[in-house]
Amino acid sequence: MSQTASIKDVATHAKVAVGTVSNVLNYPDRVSQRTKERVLNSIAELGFVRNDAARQLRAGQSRTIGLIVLDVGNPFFSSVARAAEDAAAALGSVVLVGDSGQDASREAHYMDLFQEQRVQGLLLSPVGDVAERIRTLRERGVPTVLLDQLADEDHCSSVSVDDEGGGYLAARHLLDIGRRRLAFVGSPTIRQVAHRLKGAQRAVGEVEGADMEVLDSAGQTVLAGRQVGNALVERGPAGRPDAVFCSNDLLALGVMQSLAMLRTIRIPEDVALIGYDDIDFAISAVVPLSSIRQPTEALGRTAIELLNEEQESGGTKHRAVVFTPELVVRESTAGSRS
Amino acid sequence: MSQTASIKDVATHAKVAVGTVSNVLNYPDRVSQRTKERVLNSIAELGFVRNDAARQLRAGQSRTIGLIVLDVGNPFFSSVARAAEDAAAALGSVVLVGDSGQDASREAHYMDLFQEQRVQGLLLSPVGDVAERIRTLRERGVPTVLLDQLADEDHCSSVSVDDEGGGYLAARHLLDIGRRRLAFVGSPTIRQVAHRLKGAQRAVGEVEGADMEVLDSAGQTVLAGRQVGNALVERGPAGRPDAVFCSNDLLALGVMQSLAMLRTIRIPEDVALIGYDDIDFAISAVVPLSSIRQPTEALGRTAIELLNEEQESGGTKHRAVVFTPELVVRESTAGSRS
DNA sequence: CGTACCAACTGAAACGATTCAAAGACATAT
DNA sequence: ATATGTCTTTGAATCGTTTCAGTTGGTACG
Repeated sequence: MSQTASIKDVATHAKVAVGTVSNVLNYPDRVSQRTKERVLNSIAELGFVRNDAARQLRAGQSRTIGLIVLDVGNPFFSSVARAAEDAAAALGSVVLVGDSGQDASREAHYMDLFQEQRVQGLLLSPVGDVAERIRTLRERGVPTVLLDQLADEDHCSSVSVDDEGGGYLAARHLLDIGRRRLAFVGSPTIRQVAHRLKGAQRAVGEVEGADMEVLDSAGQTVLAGRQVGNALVERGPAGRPDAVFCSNDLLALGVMQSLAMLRTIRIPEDVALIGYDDIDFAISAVVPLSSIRQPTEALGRTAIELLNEEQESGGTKHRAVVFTPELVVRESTAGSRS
Repeated sequence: MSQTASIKDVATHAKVAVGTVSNVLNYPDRVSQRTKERVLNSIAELGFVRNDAARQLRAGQSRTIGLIVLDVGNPFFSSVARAAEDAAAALGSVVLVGDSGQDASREAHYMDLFQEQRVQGLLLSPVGDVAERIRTLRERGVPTVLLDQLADEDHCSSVSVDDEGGGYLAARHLLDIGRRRLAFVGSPTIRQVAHRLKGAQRAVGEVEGADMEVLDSAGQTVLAGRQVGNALVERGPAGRPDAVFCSNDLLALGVMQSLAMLRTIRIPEDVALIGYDDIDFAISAVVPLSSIRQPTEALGRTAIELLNEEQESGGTKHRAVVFTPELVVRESTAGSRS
């Protein structure tokens, strides 16, 4: 029926030139009160809605920012995404969220997609090695900010949290409450996880007689955690660590589920457990979960800020912001045993 | 520097007409092997990337589907969103997710935005009264499928879960384990919540001597739940209900946190607690949470299917799919007291 | 009265893809 | 040699905006 009215239809209806209609929309001050009213009436009458594709084509750039995360189901990322959306909205932009699911090919797919959309910029929590890709993107006018991963400052901007420091904090805490046989659970192929592991190893190295084994998990989800937990249960009391540090809270909750299933293993008495991210659900776990808190809102907000700086500088100036994580102690690591 | 090469640049570089380049991209069979190779080489050499805005402008429609949810932070919605994304990807479309935060104006904002983008279609979990709006959208060629809310079939397609049935299931279960003083927690201004409440009231009406009070929560989050929980704690044992039905799991987890803080209230002995949605975290709660499970993947997948049907029928045929929820019993409502 | 200036408005030219009628090239049949 | 058909390629027209040089009409000033 009416399908969609174009700016030309509005112009005809209001008996003005198309340029005038465009001005009403974009530079209201350039238009006299009388004509403005006439045009606005016609717009309402015809139900005109701007065609963003046409505007974008002419403008050469969209009002869209691409965001690629490792897992939207992870509250850490959804929290960062929300903060980024809010910050972008304040600047009149929209954030498009893509989920790479820690898969390099899906990541590449979204990068292609965003490039086709000529996004204003890209926020990326990378899986694979993207340095080269980011360079070409910048050459083509798409600034990129690395999210949750430190970047070389003269190469690319980034917002991250000190993962090694966080790892150290977590392990140090487990050692402080008297544990000596630690286990680290995570997928060290993910850079953030590798850093957390490194920090934890440093803490372990500082304490005589302490050691830590590394349990590679298949993914970073509750399910993956449950699998690791089951493996631990099967080992029997003698072979089990007395403290477990999981590289994120989902894993930790999964491990906790498995351990708690066997009523004989007590948390924290037999096994202390600490996670990472401090998601909302950590506090309401079977045993409230100790964790490392990351400033998610600040991450999202700052990422947008840096993107803005990149745009304004034409992609020449880069800045790397690093936030400091914070230890949150709850029951899962309460008290000391010794 | 190179900024972005256009199809025209590629044509010049490969010494062919622009139409040929377009054909290589869209109808490879129409082009001879030799020219195809030449063109593909030029594309690679110039680093050409299709401009989606231009394509869309010409095509009149985008390959984008809009999805507006009440809260992306809620695992229920993020799970539905992910399923929808996967289903859309299989059809070569992308899903754009907007978060209304249960705010009618933000909802309207996203609807405007998506309309400007000329999305293929809209999946909407509505806050306000959108019937009129949906009608105009369809007139303009944007089919809409209601998500998580039943629609009048000769008006609009929808995918939903039988909320009243779910509410009945939950309350009936509380009554079955011997509870008589129920409380319902939620914001009945949200339609889904109102239906769950209605179902619960039906169940209560069937049992002699049972009653249920309604506690209005400010929102549907863990935080809102904690507030309600604190209020319950302050009442003292005599004034407290012996069973609480929360309209979603986030609320239930919040209530649980508050109640568990006071070590004197035992779950389920003193207060039985049941949530709704069966999110992943329900099982790992302090006291594993009973809940009503909704088939989130099926919801997301079916929503995309229905959208497709709408498109193919030109928005004339509508279908309303209703799924049946399922009771999941865990410790928070275990055993009987009487 | 002539000149300058200003605000308001006009309308054609981009933007970069897709589409499609038409032309070209070549082989086969008559 | 001509006609017919198939396969490939061409390039202008189109989509709906924004932009910008240029026109119009009116007011102010000397």
